[in-house]
Amino acid sequence: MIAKKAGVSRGTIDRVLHNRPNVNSEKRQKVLDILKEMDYAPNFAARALALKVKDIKIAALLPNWTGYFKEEVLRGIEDATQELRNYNIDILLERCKTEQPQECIKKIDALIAKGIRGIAICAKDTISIQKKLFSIVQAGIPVVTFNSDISHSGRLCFVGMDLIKEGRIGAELMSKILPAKGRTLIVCGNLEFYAHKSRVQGFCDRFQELGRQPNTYTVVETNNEHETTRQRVSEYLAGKEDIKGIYMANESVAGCVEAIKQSHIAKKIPLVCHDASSSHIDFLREGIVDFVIEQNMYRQGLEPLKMIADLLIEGKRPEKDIDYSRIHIVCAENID
Amino acid sequence: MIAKKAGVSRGTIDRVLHNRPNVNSEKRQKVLDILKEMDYAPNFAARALALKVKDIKIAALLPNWTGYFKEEVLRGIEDATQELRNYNIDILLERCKTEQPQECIKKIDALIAKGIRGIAICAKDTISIQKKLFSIVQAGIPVVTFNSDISHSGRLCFVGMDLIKEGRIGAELMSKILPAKGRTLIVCGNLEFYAHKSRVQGFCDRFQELGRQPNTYTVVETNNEHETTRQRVSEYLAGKEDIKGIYMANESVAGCVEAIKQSHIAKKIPLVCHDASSSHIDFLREGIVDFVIEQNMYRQGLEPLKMIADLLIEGKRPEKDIDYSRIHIVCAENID
DNA sequence: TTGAAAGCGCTAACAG
DNA sequence: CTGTTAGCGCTTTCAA
Repeated sequence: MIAKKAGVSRGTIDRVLHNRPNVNSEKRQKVLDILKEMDYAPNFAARALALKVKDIKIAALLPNWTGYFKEEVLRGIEDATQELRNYNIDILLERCKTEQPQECIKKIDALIAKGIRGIAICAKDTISIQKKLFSIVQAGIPVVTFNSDISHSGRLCFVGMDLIKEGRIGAELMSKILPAKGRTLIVCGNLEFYAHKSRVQGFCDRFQELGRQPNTYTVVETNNEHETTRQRVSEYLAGKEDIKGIYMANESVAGCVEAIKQSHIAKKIPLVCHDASSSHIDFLREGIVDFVIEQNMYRQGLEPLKMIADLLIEGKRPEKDIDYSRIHIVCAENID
Repeated sequence: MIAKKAGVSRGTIDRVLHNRPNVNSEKRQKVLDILKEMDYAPNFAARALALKVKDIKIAALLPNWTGYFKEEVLRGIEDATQELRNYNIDILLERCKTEQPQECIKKIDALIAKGIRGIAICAKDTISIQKKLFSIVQAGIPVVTFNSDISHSGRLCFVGMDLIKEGRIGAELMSKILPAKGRTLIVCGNLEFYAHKSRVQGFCDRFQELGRQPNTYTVVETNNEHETTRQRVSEYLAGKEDIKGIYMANESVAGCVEAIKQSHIAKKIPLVCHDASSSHIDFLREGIVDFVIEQNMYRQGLEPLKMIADLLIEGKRPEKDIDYSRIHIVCAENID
């Protein structure tokens, strides 16, 4: 704080730095000049230390996920918890057991009752949940959604992936590894799922840009069920449509792989899927899946909590109200 | 520091935390127990603040790079500089103008004379440079190499990429987009270059694992020269070998692209290359390059300096003596 | 072998 | 509107 030698006190410097009111505008300008001159840079460690607050609680509310999604998001939340401990911020983690909006709303109410000052949430985009979130935002509690957005909720930010882009990448990869003439099977869980619909749409968009006619691919819905997927894919592989490649927009990759193995087709079938779960990675190693398009679930656990903390501690809002993370392409040789 | 309530003073706690001597072993155990019980976690901000040192200088020494490599590494160094300012650490940046080891050695001497306490360096792996580095390491100045390692230098760590793996990824991608029967051209600058040799080796290894016979590919050296590359590639494309795909292990991708455009071949030629420079990215967008395998040059500027700082400030050595970064695959749809 | 105290740069609360 | 002051948690130094 040598800058203070410039005539004014430490406190005034601080007010200028933070654009706070109650500073004579001449002095403000003078301080700004001097700061620039000695190109002042704040010490983040010192700031963090001084900003320590008293026992703030932030909530993280998850759907009834299992497996890969759950693990990765929890890892992110855990790291956020560790990092925010330094600020005396506690993370309250809650997970829904069902898919019912009512359960979710109850959990939100319970968290509010515990005095949380912000919430990171992934839940269904239903009207009841929208309204609940909107009301707590009105009450001054910031909300950040992740993985799938919730409309009309007044949330501060959405942290997730660009589903359309994910689908486009799928088409780009598929088109490269597919013969010029060949039929592609596009498997999704349910086109009423926003996520699956978007991926399929992105896929088809890019596929057509790349010169693949709409009559060269077929979309099939399998409800995210292993057995349904196995059956439908088997039918297509045995059928007359001569499937040359399969794009899996959903999670039932294992069902699809089973169908392929049972079909005893001599030629390897190009197969592109999403999400780097350990079973998908195994399929890569095995050589049956060509590419996995990876969304960073870890980040989706970490960032929302950090955003809320930033807002609470420093009043800093995220730059954009949608935060897409970089999408990675994984093949058998760049697993890690 | 509530832990101190446990009978002993703050100082003793600190000695225990850092495994320092001069602590009664009963007390040490007691403190350890209490720490565990209240699962103590250190506050990094506070530690950083207290550890501020007085005007340490660290050097970063670069080869005579231009363009993409230079820019990205400089960006990393710049960020390290900002981050380390908080610790009163200054980064002295030097760049060689020639490729002569003598120039490099002179620069090292000059930096030593300026009182640097560590050095991050990318230079040729010559005996003269090895010896020079070894002598300064002996003198207690830590050395971290990046991008290309320097053997027998006694360096603390090497930060770079796994060249063999990069080549293997190239083969994996190429094999997927190549027809079953087809000849591949492998272009490198010079097989005496460690980097190019390793990539080519990794490529060939994986290519053979994937069932591509050695007589289905041809390796050609073009000295990293645009015009030589253009000519040689043109010859091969016009020749009788019927080239179906090209793997560029070196930087002369523009020369190769020119040759392809001039060849007026109707069918798109599968093309895989390295390093996400802006011109390579343009080729992706244009659709002439299929995949770019990206090494994170930014990280190679950032990490070495942070490692040296960690050692100097906290005595913390890197966990491994080689630090490979994750390798990304870039196609036209996941540029960013 | 231990305890006590100063200070790292910054913020917030209070006093003028 | 401005200056002063008391810490934030930790390390280090000096004294006991």
